[in-house]
Amino acid sequence: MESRQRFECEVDSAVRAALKKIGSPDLKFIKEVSDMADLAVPCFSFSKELRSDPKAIAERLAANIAPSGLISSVSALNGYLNFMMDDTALIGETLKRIIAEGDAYGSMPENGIKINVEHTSTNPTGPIHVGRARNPIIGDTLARSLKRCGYDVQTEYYVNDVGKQVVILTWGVNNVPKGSVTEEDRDKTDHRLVAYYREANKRMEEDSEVKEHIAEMLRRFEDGDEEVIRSVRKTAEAMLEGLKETLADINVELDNYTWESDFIMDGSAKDVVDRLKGSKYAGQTEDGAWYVDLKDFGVQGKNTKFTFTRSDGTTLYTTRDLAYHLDKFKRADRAVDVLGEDQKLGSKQLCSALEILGSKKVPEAMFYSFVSLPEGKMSTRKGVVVYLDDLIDEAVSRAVNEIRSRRSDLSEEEMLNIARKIGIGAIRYNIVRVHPEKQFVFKWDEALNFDGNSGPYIQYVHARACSMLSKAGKYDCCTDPGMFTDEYERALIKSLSKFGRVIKEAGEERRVHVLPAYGHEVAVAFNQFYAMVPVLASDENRNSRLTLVECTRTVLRNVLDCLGIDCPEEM
RNA sequence: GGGCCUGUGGUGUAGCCUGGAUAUCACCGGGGCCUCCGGAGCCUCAGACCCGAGUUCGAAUCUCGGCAGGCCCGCCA
Repeated sequence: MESRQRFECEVDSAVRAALKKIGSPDLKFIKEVSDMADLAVPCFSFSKELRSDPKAIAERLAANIAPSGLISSVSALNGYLNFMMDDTALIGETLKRIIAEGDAYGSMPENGIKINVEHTSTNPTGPIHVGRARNPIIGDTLARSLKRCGYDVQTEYYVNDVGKQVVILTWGVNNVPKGSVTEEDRDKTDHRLVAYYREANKRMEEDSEVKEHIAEMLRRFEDGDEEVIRSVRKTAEAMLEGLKETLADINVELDNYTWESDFIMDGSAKDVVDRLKGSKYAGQTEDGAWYVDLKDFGVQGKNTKFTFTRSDGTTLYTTRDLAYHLDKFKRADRAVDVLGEDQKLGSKQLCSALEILGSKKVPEAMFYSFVSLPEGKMSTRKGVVVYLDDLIDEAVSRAVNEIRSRRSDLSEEEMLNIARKIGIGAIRYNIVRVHPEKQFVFKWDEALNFDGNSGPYIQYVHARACSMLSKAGKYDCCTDPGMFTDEYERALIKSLSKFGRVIKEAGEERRVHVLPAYGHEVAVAFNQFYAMVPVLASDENRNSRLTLVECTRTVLRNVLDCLGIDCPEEM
């Protein structure tokens, strides 16, 4: 058992013994962590039973507990019984583990559970804009956290290559002459192709012949015309290449790409239709469209009907999504979908329909609110949009300027290489640091913040630690708790000891925003230690302090890795 | 009309699920700190729980009612 847990047990029995001594052995109490003590027991609830003031009770209890074991002190304050922990054991234990486990520190052993994390899945009709950028960043961070929690994680992008939008795009790419649109000034397929998508939309509105042509393509698509389906898929694939480049730039790589059209081609969407038709919740409108009524499943609103075929019998997006999730559960024990908040109802309907289909498993959804601009909602069509690629460029160029102003010794190539890591670090940190369900207004100066609560702040601490260690050269590792007597050393080690709990919260509870906060906490603790405690200049404490620097570097690397942020050794 | 989410210093945010002491962190503003391991740093001061009821010894946290913003209620994807 780790010392923290042992401490809690000791406090538990000490309080019980004290309550017994004052004659009320059956009183229930709670323990809480606070700023004032390592563990505190509020005494207010004892007041009624003991007919006494909580302050007096706390003092009486404190008088009946003597420090022993891991309890280094007991005191009463404001009606609380406060316990301080002797952290000697914690210090030794933490440092030894970090040294022994290295990159794996904070990770749990493999648990054999296969978990599928679906994220991003943006429509392949244009470049990723920052309104959608939360999805890959949250999804990738979650996947990395779950890996450290011991899961066998597969990440997956569901490519929507079915429906009107991609058909319009395909029509544009195949029919709009190359010279007649101005392609965006960026050599990437997504930026090149989006011009044809815009032009196709425009022509469709202005020209009824074009509109009819696109409608015809859509009809053929839905009839299962392989030529059309293949052609659409080809365009979607080309577009996806560009999206993948952007994702790779922010350190996001997905394991699988699953195509929506596959569920039409292989007949599994049809199977879903047949099985739903047989359920007792199924019904048909006058026009012949099929639905299941979900009012018994807690779905609310004026319409509880969940339609799964058109009147002509063809399948809908949601029908294919059902087939897709049934397929997912053949491949994984659990599934997490990272979705925009507009999918909340759809996700609930999906789960209900899966239950009707007899699926024992249902995906766990994680929602995020959209990112908007100060001037309002983003819209590719209106040109009110900031592309993720532009944000990346801006972040990198600002980082280059920062580096140039303080490092004249580096080559242009070295500067650019480091700047990419800093710029991406700033972007990913800034986006993942806020609670996903909170509305997010994109502001350039916040996204490009390199100070204080930022990715580069943590990267800077890491670089500092690297610099110290390389200056130090060889040293003897020392984890003897007796050597760490300074308050800044102890505070830093305490922070390092929390990493395992943070990973668990980020993964198991899907609270990924605790990771940047934790990284920042460790970085602050290090900077304070750094400012107050000499390391290289110290004689008797040199080895122990270098060990602490090394351990901090390891933990920072692990946190940053979990956040998908690179850690350059210099910057 | 109904449902879900959000509201915390000037700004942005944590805490809310699981009620507890002096409400977190950062930016901005005021004042300090490099003969010393990297000043993208450190120290310090100032400043906030949307409104109203209720539950409770105790509410930013739970309940109800308002107000404000976002999202949803398609034979779209």
